[in-house]
Amino acid sequence: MARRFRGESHHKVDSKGRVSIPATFRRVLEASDPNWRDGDNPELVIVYGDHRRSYLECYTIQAIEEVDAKIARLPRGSVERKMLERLFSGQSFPTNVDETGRLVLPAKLRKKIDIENEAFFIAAGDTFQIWKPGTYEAEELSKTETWLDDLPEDFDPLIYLDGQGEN
Amino acid sequence: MARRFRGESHHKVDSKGRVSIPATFRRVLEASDPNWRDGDNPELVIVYGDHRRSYLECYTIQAIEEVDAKIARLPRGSVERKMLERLFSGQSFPTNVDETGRLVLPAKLRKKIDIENEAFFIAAGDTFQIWKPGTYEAEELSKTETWLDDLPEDFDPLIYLDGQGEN
DNA sequence: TTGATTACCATGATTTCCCATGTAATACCT
DNA sequence: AGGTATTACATGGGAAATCATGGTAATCAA
Repeated sequence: MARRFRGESHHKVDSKGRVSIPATFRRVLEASDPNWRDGDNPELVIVYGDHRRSYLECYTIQAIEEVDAKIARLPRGSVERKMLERLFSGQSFPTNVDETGRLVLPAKLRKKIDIENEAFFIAAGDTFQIWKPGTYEAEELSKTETWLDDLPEDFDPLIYLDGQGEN
Repeated sequence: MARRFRGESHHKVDSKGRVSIPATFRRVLEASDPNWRDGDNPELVIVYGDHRRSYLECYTIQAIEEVDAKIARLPRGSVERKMLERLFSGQSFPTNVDETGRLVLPAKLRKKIDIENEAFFIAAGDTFQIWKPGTYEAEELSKTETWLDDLPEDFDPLIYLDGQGEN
Protein backbone atom coordinates (compact mmCIF):
# COMPACT_ATOMS: atom_id res chain seq x y z
CA MET A 1 0.00 0.00 0.00
CA ALA A 2 1.28 3.39 -0.96
CA ARG A 3 1.52 6.41 1.27
CA ARG A 4 -1.84 7.79 2.24
CA PHE A 5 -3.14 11.30 2.38
CA ARG A 6 -4.02 12.64 5.81
CA GLY A 7 -5.64 15.77 7.12
CA GLU A 8 -7.82 18.57 5.85
CA SER A 9 -7.39 22.29 5.18
CA HIS A 10 -8.70 25.38 3.49
CA HIS A 11 -6.93 27.30 0.71
CA LYS A 12 -7.52 30.41 -1.35
CA VAL A 13 -8.43 30.05 -5.00
CA ASP A 14 -7.33 33.02 -7.10
CA SER A 15 -8.93 34.42 -10.22
CA LYS A 16 -6.91 32.12 -12.42
CA GLY A 17 -8.06 29.06 -10.55
CA ARG A 18 -4.75 28.53 -8.83
CA VAL A 19 -4.87 26.89 -5.43
CA SER A 20 -2.11 25.67 -3.12
CA ILE A 21 -2.11 21.98 -2.37
CA PRO A 22 -1.54 21.16 1.31
CA ALA A 23 2.19 20.55 1.61
CA THR A 24 1.74 17.13 3.17
CA PHE A 25 -0.41 16.08 0.22
CA ARG A 26 2.36 17.13 -2.14
CA ARG A 27 4.75 14.67 -0.51
CA VAL A 28 2.29 11.87 -1.18
CA LEU A 29 1.73 12.94 -4.77
CA GLU A 30 5.47 12.93 -5.34
CA ALA A 31 6.01 9.54 -3.75
CA SER A 32 3.17 8.06 -5.76
CA ASP A 33 4.21 9.30 -9.17
CA PRO A 34 6.56 6.69 -10.66
CA ASN A 35 8.06 9.31 -12.98
CA TRP A 36 8.71 11.88 -10.34
CA ARG A 37 12.31 12.87 -9.63
CA ASP A 38 13.52 15.21 -6.95
CA GLY A 39 13.13 18.72 -8.27
CA ASP A 40 10.20 18.28 -10.62
CA ASN A 41 6.45 18.41 -10.31
CA PRO A 42 4.28 15.35 -9.71
CA GLU A 43 1.32 14.56 -11.92
CA LEU A 44 -2.15 13.63 -10.78
CA VAL A 45 -5.61 13.02 -12.20
CA ILE A 46 -8.69 14.89 -11.08
CA VAL A 47 -11.88 12.85 -11.47
CA TYR A 48 -14.92 15.09 -11.45
CA GLY A 49 -17.65 12.67 -12.44
CA ASP A 50 -21.16 13.47 -13.56
CA HIS A 51 -23.66 16.00 -12.30
CA ARG A 52 -24.41 14.00 -9.18
CA ARG A 53 -20.96 14.47 -7.77
CA SER A 54 -20.31 17.70 -5.93
CA TYR A 55 -16.59 17.45 -5.28
CA LEU A 56 -13.38 16.70 -7.16
CA GLU A 57 -11.52 13.50 -6.41
CA CYS A 58 -7.76 13.64 -6.93
CA TYR A 59 -5.84 10.48 -7.75
CA THR A 60 -2.11 9.95 -7.58
CA ILE A 61 -0.61 8.41 -10.69
CA GLN A 62 -0.22 5.16 -8.89
CA ALA A 63 -3.81 5.16 -7.68
CA ILE A 64 -5.22 5.94 -11.10
CA GLU A 65 -3.11 3.25 -12.70
CA GLU A 66 -4.51 0.72 -10.29
CA VAL A 67 -7.98 1.81 -11.28
CA ASP A 68 -7.13 1.62 -14.98
CA ALA A 69 -5.80 -1.88 -14.54
CA LYS A 70 -8.94 -3.00 -12.76
CA ILE A 71 -11.13 -1.54 -15.45
CA ALA A 72 -9.10 -3.31 -18.10
CA ARG A 73 -9.96 -6.60 -16.43
CA LEU A 74 -13.71 -6.09 -16.79
CA PRO A 75 -15.34 -7.64 -19.86
CA ARG A 76 -15.08 -5.42 -22.94
CA GLY A 77 -18.45 -4.00 -23.82
CA SER A 78 -20.04 -4.63 -20.43
CA VAL A 79 -22.14 -1.82 -18.98
CA GLU A 80 -19.95 -1.76 -15.89
CA ARG A 81 -16.82 -1.25 -17.92
CA LYS A 82 -18.39 1.47 -20.03
CA MET A 83 -19.58 3.32 -16.98
CA LEU A 84 -16.23 3.21 -15.30
CA GLU A 85 -14.40 4.15 -18.48
CA ARG A 86 -16.61 7.14 -18.93
CA LEU A 87 -15.99 8.17 -15.36
CA PHE A 88 -12.24 7.67 -15.15
CA SER A 89 -11.28 8.29 -18.73
CA GLY A 90 -13.87 10.83 -19.81
CA GLN A 91 -14.94 12.69 -16.72
CA SER A 92 -11.43 13.36 -15.52
CA PHE A 93 -8.68 15.87 -15.99
CA PRO A 94 -4.97 15.04 -16.01
CA THR A 95 -2.72 17.72 -14.60
CA ASN A 96 0.29 18.35 -12.41
CA VAL A 97 1.44 20.33 -9.45
CA ASP A 98 3.12 23.55 -10.54
CA GLU A 99 6.46 25.05 -9.57
CA THR A 100 5.02 26.78 -6.52
CA GLY A 101 3.08 23.79 -5.23
CA ARG A 102 -0.24 24.81 -6.70
CA LEU A 103 -2.90 23.18 -8.78
CA VAL A 104 -4.82 25.03 -11.49
CA LEU A 105 -8.51 24.27 -11.52
CA PRO A 106 -9.94 25.21 -14.92
CA ALA A 107 -13.10 27.31 -14.92
CA LYS A 108 -15.11 24.28 -15.93
CA LEU A 109 -14.17 22.36 -12.79
CA ARG A 110 -14.58 25.33 -10.52
CA LYS A 111 -18.03 25.93 -11.88
CA LYS A 112 -18.93 22.29 -11.50
CA ILE A 113 -18.39 22.23 -7.76
CA ASP A 114 -19.34 25.90 -7.48
CA ILE A 115 -16.05 27.16 -6.06
CA GLU A 116 -15.30 30.86 -6.00
CA ASN A 117 -12.34 31.87 -3.90
CA GLU A 118 -11.88 29.16 -1.35
CA ALA A 119 -11.48 25.39 -1.52
CA PHE A 120 -11.59 22.72 1.15
CA PHE A 121 -9.16 19.80 0.91
CA ILE A 122 -9.74 16.55 2.73
CA ALA A 123 -7.80 13.31 2.63
CA ALA A 124 -9.59 10.12 1.63
CA GLY A 125 -7.13 7.26 1.80
CA ASP A 126 -5.12 7.08 -1.40
CA THR A 127 -7.00 10.01 -2.93
CA PHE A 128 -7.99 13.41 -1.67
CA GLN A 129 -11.05 15.50 -2.36
CA ILE A 130 -11.65 19.15 -3.10
CA TRP A 131 -14.95 20.65 -1.95
CA LYS A 132 -16.63 23.98 -1.82
CA PRO A 133 -16.46 24.60 1.94
CA GLY A 134 -20.19 25.11 2.40
CA THR A 135 -21.13 22.07 0.37
CA TYR A 136 -18.87 19.84 2.38
CA GLU A 137 -20.33 20.88 5.67
CA ALA A 138 -23.89 20.57 4.50
CA GLU A 139 -23.59 17.39 2.54
CA GLU A 140 -21.00 15.27 4.26
CA LEU A 141 -21.45 16.13 7.87
CA SER A 142 -25.17 15.57 7.69
CA LYS A 143 -24.50 12.19 6.13
CA THR A 144 -22.19 11.10 8.90
CA GLU A 145 -24.59 12.40 11.50
CA THR A 146 -27.48 10.32 10.26
CA TRP A 147 -25.23 7.34 10.04
CA LEU A 148 -24.00 7.76 13.57
CA ASP A 149 -27.52 8.36 14.81
CA ASP A 150 -28.40 4.81 13.89
CA LEU A 151 -25.73 3.46 16.16
CA PRO A 152 -25.64 3.03 19.94
CA GLU A 153 -24.56 6.02 21.97
CA ASP A 154 -21.21 4.53 22.94
CA PHE A 155 -20.44 2.94 19.60
CA ASP A 156 -16.78 2.85 18.62
CA PRO A 157 -16.10 2.91 14.85
CA LEU A 158 -12.83 1.09 15.42
CA ILE A 159 -14.78 -2.11 15.54
CA TYR A 160 -14.98 -1.93 11.75
CA LEU A 161 -11.25 -2.28 11.50
CA ASP A 162 -11.46 -5.95 12.28
CA GLY A 163 -14.31 -6.68 9.98
CA GLN A 164 -16.90 -6.98 12.75
CA GLY A 165 -19.26 -4.49 11.24
CA GLU A 166 -19.73 -6.35 7.98
CA ASN A 167 -22.86 -8.18 7.00
CA MET B 1 0.23 0.56 -22.09
CA ALA B 2 0.93 3.88 -23.67
CA ARG B 3 -0.26 7.20 -22.41
CA ARG B 4 -4.00 7.33 -22.15
CA PHE B 5 -6.43 9.97 -23.28
CA ARG B 6 -8.36 11.69 -20.53
CA GLY B 7 -11.11 14.27 -20.44
CA GLU B 8 -13.97 15.50 -22.57
CA SER B 9 -14.80 18.77 -24.33
CA HIS B 10 -16.82 20.53 -26.96
CA HIS B 11 -15.34 22.18 -30.04
CA LYS B 12 -16.60 24.18 -32.97
CA VAL B 13 -16.65 22.61 -36.40
CA ASP B 14 -16.39 25.13 -39.23
CA SER B 15 -17.81 24.96 -42.72
CA LYS B 16 -14.72 23.19 -43.99
CA GLY B 17 -14.95 20.49 -41.37
CA ARG B 18 -12.04 21.79 -39.35
CA VAL B 19 -12.18 21.11 -35.61
CA SER B 20 -9.63 21.70 -32.87
CA ILE B 21 -8.44 18.63 -31.03
CA PRO B 22 -8.29 19.10 -27.26
CA ALA B 23 -4.70 20.09 -26.51
CA THR B 24 -4.22 17.29 -24.00
CA PHE B 25 -5.26 14.77 -26.64
CA ARG B 26 -2.67 16.19 -29.02
CA ARG B 27 0.08 15.44 -26.52
CA VAL B 28 -1.02 11.81 -26.44
CA LEU B 29 -1.23 11.59 -30.22
CA GLU B 30 2.30 12.93 -30.47
CA ALA B 31 3.70 10.60 -27.85
CA SER B 32 2.02 7.62 -29.49
CA ASP B 33 3.17 8.25 -33.05
CA PRO B 34 6.53 6.53 -33.47
CA ASN B 35 7.42 8.82 -36.37
CA TRP B 36 6.55 12.03 -34.64
CA ARG B 37 9.34 14.54 -34.07
CA ASP B 38 9.11 17.76 -32.16
CA GLY B 39 7.73 20.35 -34.51
CA ASP B 40 5.65 18.19 -36.81
CA ASN B 41 2.13 16.89 -36.82
CA PRO B 42 1.14 13.48 -35.46
CA GLU B 43 -0.87 11.02 -37.51
CA LEU B 44 -3.93 9.10 -36.37
CA VAL B 45 -6.61 6.80 -37.76
CA ILE B 46 -10.32 7.53 -37.55
CA VAL B 47 -12.43 4.38 -37.51
CA TYR B 48 -16.01 5.17 -38.40
CA GLY B 49 -17.46 1.69 -38.78
CA ASP B 50 -20.75 0.74 -40.35
CA HIS B 51 -24.11 2.46 -40.27
CA ARG B 52 -24.83 1.30 -36.73
CA ARG B 53 -22.04 3.32 -35.20
CA SER B 54 -22.93 6.89 -34.38
CA TYR B 55 -19.54 8.23 -33.40
CA LEU B 56 -15.99 8.32 -34.72
CA GLU B 57 -13.30 6.42 -32.89
CA CYS B 58 -9.80 7.87 -33.15
CA TYR B 59 -6.74 5.66 -32.78
CA THR B 60 -3.16 6.70 -32.19
CA ILE B 61 -0.65 5.14 -34.54
CA GLN B 62 0.54 2.90 -31.77
CA ALA B 63 -2.98 1.78 -30.87
CA ILE B 64 -3.91 1.00 -34.45
CA GLU B 65 -0.72 -0.95 -34.93
CA GLU B 66 -1.55 -3.08 -31.94
CA VAL B 67 -4.95 -3.78 -33.43
CA ASP B 68 -3.43 -4.61 -36.82
CA ALA B 69 -1.04 -7.02 -35.19
CA LYS B 70 -3.83 -8.82 -33.40
CA ILE B 71 -5.83 -9.12 -36.58
CA ALA B 72 -2.83 -10.53 -38.39
CA ARG B 73 -2.73 -13.35 -35.89
CA LEU B 74 -6.24 -14.53 -36.73
CA PRO B 75 -6.61 -17.35 -39.27
CA ARG B 76 -6.60 -16.10 -42.82
CA GLY B 77 -10.04 -16.33 -44.31
CA SER B 78 -11.83 -16.67 -40.97
CA VAL B 79 -15.01 -14.71 -40.66
CA GLU B 80 -13.66 -12.88 -37.62
CA ARG B 81 -10.63 -11.72 -39.49
CA LYS B 82 -12.69 -10.58 -42.43
CA MET B 83 -14.99 -8.58 -40.21
CA LEU B 84 -12.20 -6.89 -38.36
CA GLU B 85 -10.31 -6.15 -41.53
CA ARG B 86 -13.37 -4.54 -43.04
CA LEU B 87 -13.78 -2.39 -39.95
CA PHE B 88 -10.21 -1.34 -39.34
CA SER B 89 -8.89 -1.29 -42.87
CA GLY B 90 -11.96 -0.42 -44.84
CA GLN B 91 -14.20 1.65 -42.63
CA SER B 92 -11.43 3.88 -41.42
CA PHE B 93 -9.67 7.06 -42.46
CA PRO B 94 -6.01 7.80 -41.86
CA THR B 95 -5.20 11.45 -41.31
CA ASN B 96 -3.10 13.82 -39.27
CA VAL B 97 -3.33 16.79 -37.01
CA ASP B 98 -2.73 20.02 -38.92
CA GLU B 99 -0.40 22.91 -38.21
CA THR B 100 -2.91 24.64 -35.94
CA GLY B 101 -3.84 21.57 -33.93
CA ARG B 102 -6.97 20.77 -35.88
CA LEU B 103 -8.44 17.76 -37.58
CA VAL B 104 -10.31 18.01 -40.85
CA LEU B 105 -13.41 15.83 -40.93
CA PRO B 106 -14.42 15.20 -44.54
CA ALA B 107 -18.05 15.83 -45.38
CA LYS B 108 -18.65 12.10 -45.56
CA LEU B 109 -17.69 11.56 -41.93
CA ARG B 110 -19.53 14.61 -40.71
CA LYS B 111 -22.65 13.43 -42.44
CA LYS B 112 -22.26 9.97 -41.01
CA ILE B 113 -22.44 11.11 -37.41
CA ASP B 114 -24.65 14.04 -38.34
CA ILE B 115 -22.36 16.78 -37.13
CA GLU B 116 -23.06 20.38 -38.07
CA ASN B 117 -21.09 22.96 -36.20
CA GLU B 118 -20.15 21.39 -32.92
CA ALA B 119 -18.40 18.19 -31.91
CA PHE B 120 -18.05 16.46 -28.57
CA PHE B 121 -14.74 14.77 -27.76
CA ILE B 122 -14.45 12.16 -25.04
CA ALA B 123 -11.51 10.03 -24.02
CA ALA B 124 -11.87 6.25 -23.98
CA GLY B 125 -8.61 4.75 -22.78
CA ASP B 126 -6.13 4.54 -25.62
CA THR B 127 -8.59 6.01 -28.13
CA PHE B 128 -10.94 8.96 -28.10
CA GLN B 129 -14.36 9.39 -29.63
CA ILE B 130 -16.05 12.19 -31.52
CA TRP B 131 -19.81 12.54 -31.13
CA LYS B 132 -22.53 14.88 -32.19
CA PRO B 133 -23.32 16.49 -28.81
CA GLY B 134 -27.02 15.73 -28.93
CA THR B 135 -26.47 12.10 -29.89
CA TYR B 136 -24.07 11.56 -27.04
CA GLU B 137 -26.46 12.94 -24.51
CA ALA B 138 -29.46 11.09 -25.86
CA GLU B 139 -27.76 7.82 -26.53
CA GLU B 140 -25.12 7.44 -23.88
CA LEU B 141 -26.20 9.48 -20.94
CA SER B 142 -29.77 8.27 -20.98
CA LYS B 143 -28.49 4.71 -21.10
CA THR B 144 -26.50 5.35 -17.96
CA GLU B 145 -29.46 6.91 -16.23
CA THR B 146 -31.71 3.97 -16.89
CA TRP B 147 -29.05 1.65 -15.68
CA LEU B 148 -28.50 3.58 -12.48
CA ASP B 149 -32.23 3.82 -11.87
CA ASP B 150 -32.33 0.07 -11.38
CA LEU B 151 -29.83 0.28 -8.58
CA PRO B 152 -30.14 1.30 -4.94
CA GLU B 153 -30.22 5.00 -4.16
CA ASP B 154 -26.77 5.11 -2.63
CA PHE B 155 -25.12 2.72 -5.04
CA ASP B 156 -21.54 3.51 -5.92
CA PRO B 157 -20.36 2.19 -9.29
CA LEU B 158 -16.89 1.97 -7.89
CA ILE B 159 -17.85 -1.27 -6.25
CA TYR B 160 -17.35 -2.87 -9.65
CA LEU B 161 -13.69 -2.09 -9.41
CA ASP B 162 -13.29 -4.81 -6.85
CA GLY B 163 -15.42 -7.32 -8.62
CA GLN B 164 -18.20 -7.22 -6.01
CA GLY B 165 -20.87 -6.37 -8.48
CA GLU B 166 -20.39 -9.44 -10.60
CA ASN B 167 -22.90 -12.22 -10.74
C1' DT C 1 -13.56 26.41 -64.21
C1' DT C 2 -15.63 25.30 -60.20
C1' DG C 3 -16.10 23.13 -56.00
C1' DA C 4 -13.25 21.16 -52.72
C1' DT C 5 -9.09 20.63 -50.18
C1' DT C 6 -4.82 22.39 -48.27
C1' DA C 7 -1.56 25.95 -46.80
C1' DC C 8 -0.96 30.49 -44.53
C1' DC C 9 -1.93 34.21 -41.73
C1' DA C 10 -4.60 36.59 -37.88
C1' DT C 11 -6.59 37.31 -33.25
C1' DG C 12 -8.86 37.16 -28.70
C1' DA C 13 -8.93 34.27 -24.79
C1' DT C 14 -6.88 31.18 -21.78
C1' DT C 15 -3.14 29.03 -19.67
C1' DT C 16 1.60 28.72 -18.35
C1' DC C 17 5.77 30.59 -16.74
C1' DC C 18 8.56 33.47 -14.02
C1' DC C 19 9.28 36.61 -10.43
C1' DA C 20 7.90 38.75 -5.88
C1' DT C 21 6.40 39.08 -0.96
C1' DG C 22 4.85 38.22 3.67
C1' DT C 23 4.61 34.75 7.08
C1' DA C 24 5.31 30.54 9.39
C1' DA C 25 8.32 26.72 10.45
C1' DT C 26 12.99 24.96 11.19
C1' DA C 27 17.85 25.04 11.72
C1' DC C 28 21.81 27.17 13.66
C1' DC C 29 24.84 29.55 16.77
C1' DT C 30 26.62 31.13 21.06
C1' DA D 1 17.58 29.01 26.16
C1' DG D 2 17.36 32.99 23.31
C1' DG D 3 17.89 35.11 19.33
C1' DT D 4 18.97 35.00 14.44
C1' DA D 5 19.57 33.04 9.85
C1' DT D 6 17.46 29.95 6.52
C1' DT D 7 14.16 27.47 4.25
C1' DA D 8 9.46 26.23 3.19
C1' DC D 9 4.63 27.82 2.31
C1' DA D 10 0.77 30.36 0.66
C1' DT D 11 -0.44 33.78 -2.24
C1' DG D 12 -0.28 37.49 -5.79
C1' DG D 13 0.93 39.99 -10.45
C1' DG D 14 2.52 40.51 -15.09
C1' DA D 15 4.78 38.74 -19.32
C1' DA D 16 4.97 35.14 -22.59
C1' DA D 17 3.34 31.13 -24.82
C1' DT D 18 -0.46 28.21 -26.23
C1' DC D 19 -5.15 27.39 -27.66
C1' DA D 20 -9.39 27.66 -30.21
C1' DT D 21 -11.21 29.72 -33.94
C1' DG D 22 -11.80 32.39 -38.15
C1' DG D 23 -10.49 34.19 -42.76
C1' DT D 24 -8.07 34.34 -47.30
C1' DA D 25 -5.04 32.75 -50.78
C1' DA D 26 -2.96 28.98 -53.24
C1' DT D 27 -3.56 24.19 -55.05
C1' DC D 28 -5.90 20.28 -56.73
C1' DA D 29 -9.04 17.30 -59.14
C1' DA D 30 -12.48 16.33 -62.41
